[in-house]
Amino acid sequence: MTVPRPETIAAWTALQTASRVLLERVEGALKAAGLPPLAWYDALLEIERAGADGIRPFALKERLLLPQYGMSRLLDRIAAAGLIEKRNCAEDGRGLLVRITPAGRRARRSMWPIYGAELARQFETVFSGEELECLARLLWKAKSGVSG
Amino acid sequence: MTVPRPETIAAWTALQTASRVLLERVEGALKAAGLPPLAWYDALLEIERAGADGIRPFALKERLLLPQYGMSRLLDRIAAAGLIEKRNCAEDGRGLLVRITPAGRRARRSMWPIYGAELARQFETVFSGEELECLARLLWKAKSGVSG
DNA sequence: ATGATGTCGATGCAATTGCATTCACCTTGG
DNA sequence: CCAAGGTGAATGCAATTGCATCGACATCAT
Repeated sequence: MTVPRPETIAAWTALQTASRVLLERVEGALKAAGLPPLAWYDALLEIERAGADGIRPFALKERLLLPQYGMSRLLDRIAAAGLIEKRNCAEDGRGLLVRITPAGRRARRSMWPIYGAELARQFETVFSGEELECLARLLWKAKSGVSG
Repeated sequence: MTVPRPETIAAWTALQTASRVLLERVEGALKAAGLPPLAWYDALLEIERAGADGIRPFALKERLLLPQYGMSRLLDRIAAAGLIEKRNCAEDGRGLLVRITPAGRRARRSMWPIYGAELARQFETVFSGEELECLARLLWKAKSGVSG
């Protein structure tokens, strides 16, 4: 069992710090605009992409990296706000199909200008296109990493 | 404000995903070993570094990027476990000084082999030293970014 | 068919987090 | 000194998260 090198610690610390700081800025921008949290955006986007057929919660939870109960409750809240609807699944009696509603579409669209602008602000005033690609490539590798 | 370029979205997505996946692996390793969560390690490390004088919660919260109430409660829990002790601050009647206890030192030390090994595993089997440095440099810049 | 096993989703309960407020004390300007 | 305003820390209460479990249905092997 070896101990990490200093560069590893630096990369890990920078990763956690940057991720949290930027996330906070993005969430802050949404909240300041009176909009729902980021998780709602991600969920709405995936659900919207799934189209009229809807999507199953178990599929959604894998894309959004949420635990099963987390997904279940997130969908509860979004549905309670009228942004999605849950329907019984014909092919599998255990399951649901989740679809976006018109209000859900509007909500997602109203979030994007704020969200997107904040992303552009955080990344594009700081990095060149090459740097962005390099960053994305390295981070992707980190995620896929050992087990990938 | 404009909408972000595709590279920006890729970098942002990769950042959030990588950060969460790796964090989960590290927390998982600690939990699997029956050890306290990562936040305890970070806090214990800073408190231990502060030495016999102790450190003030308001200073700690800035290093660990926690909100004031989050820090207050984290310290409550760590103190309840006997790993730190809180003392009144002589120079400022409002404040505390937090010091590590022998048990706290032992706890931190017992976490490091697991934590460090997991870091080494996640980063050093995937990246070269140069990649690690590049990653750290870019991430640091991202954090400092717009406002820094 | 049927019983064993596996998967999907919900939920009770405990722990944690977020928000707003409070209390105590410090600092500063008269 | 005193009032006004600022800062350090705690906390009541609501919302969210984590954990374990459950109920319903599907699947698979016999």
